Amino acid sequence: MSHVPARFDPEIHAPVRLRVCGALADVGAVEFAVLRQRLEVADSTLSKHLARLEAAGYVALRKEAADGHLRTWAGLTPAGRTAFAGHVAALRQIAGL
Amino acid sequence: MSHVPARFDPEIHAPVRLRVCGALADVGAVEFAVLRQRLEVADSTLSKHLARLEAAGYVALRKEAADGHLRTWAGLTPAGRTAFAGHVAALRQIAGL
DNA sequence: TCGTACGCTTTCCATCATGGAAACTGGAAC
DNA sequence: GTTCCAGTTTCCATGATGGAAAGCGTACGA
Repeated sequence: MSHVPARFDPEIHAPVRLRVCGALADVGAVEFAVLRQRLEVADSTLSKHLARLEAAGYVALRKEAADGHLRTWAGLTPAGRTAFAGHVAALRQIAGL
Repeated sequence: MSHVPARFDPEIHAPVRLRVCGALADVGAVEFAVLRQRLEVADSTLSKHLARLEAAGYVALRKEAADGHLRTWAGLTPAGRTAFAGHVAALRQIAGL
């Protein structure tokens, strides 16, 4: 966690998206299905939130062929990492940490 | 910040309410007007969010006579402090802090 | 080549959240 | 009574949310 200016980001703050970012923060990428199980949301819900993070430029989705089928991997983009770090910094300010 | 089990609380998570709790966390109480200026929201907005936190049992509102008029002071209840601490703990888990 | 399965996407829908403007209310001062 | 003050409540328009169900492209299997 390097130094990033605190910047509250509503696009990240929504519970599901916050958890998505949190889950992606310390790894390169995670499979759609794995993420879905962790967050315990419906396919459609995760798909929509990922699409939104992708539209914001925070998440990169990549389809990779795996045993015959396409699996979707999601990972934070550099911008996504910065935004998430900034948002966490903002949360810290708010919480007084 | 003592040890409180992490517990994500949607009632606290909303940006305005999160900031209200953050602002009240380290003090006994804050005047309505002061809070409103800090958060930069309309009277109605703050009033509604405070009412909601009060309904949740997290905030206590107290009207105090001051130079002829009633001023409203808002402060966290013990339950509110616990809930806020729990929510912050949950955020920490999510952010991986 | 047709049928089926898989892995998401998109649509549909009902519910709730949000925030400001404007109207309203209760108590105090004149 | 009237006015002022400090919030409160109503109104309203916009958008978020999430799951079910239907849709879609790709990959086999017969």
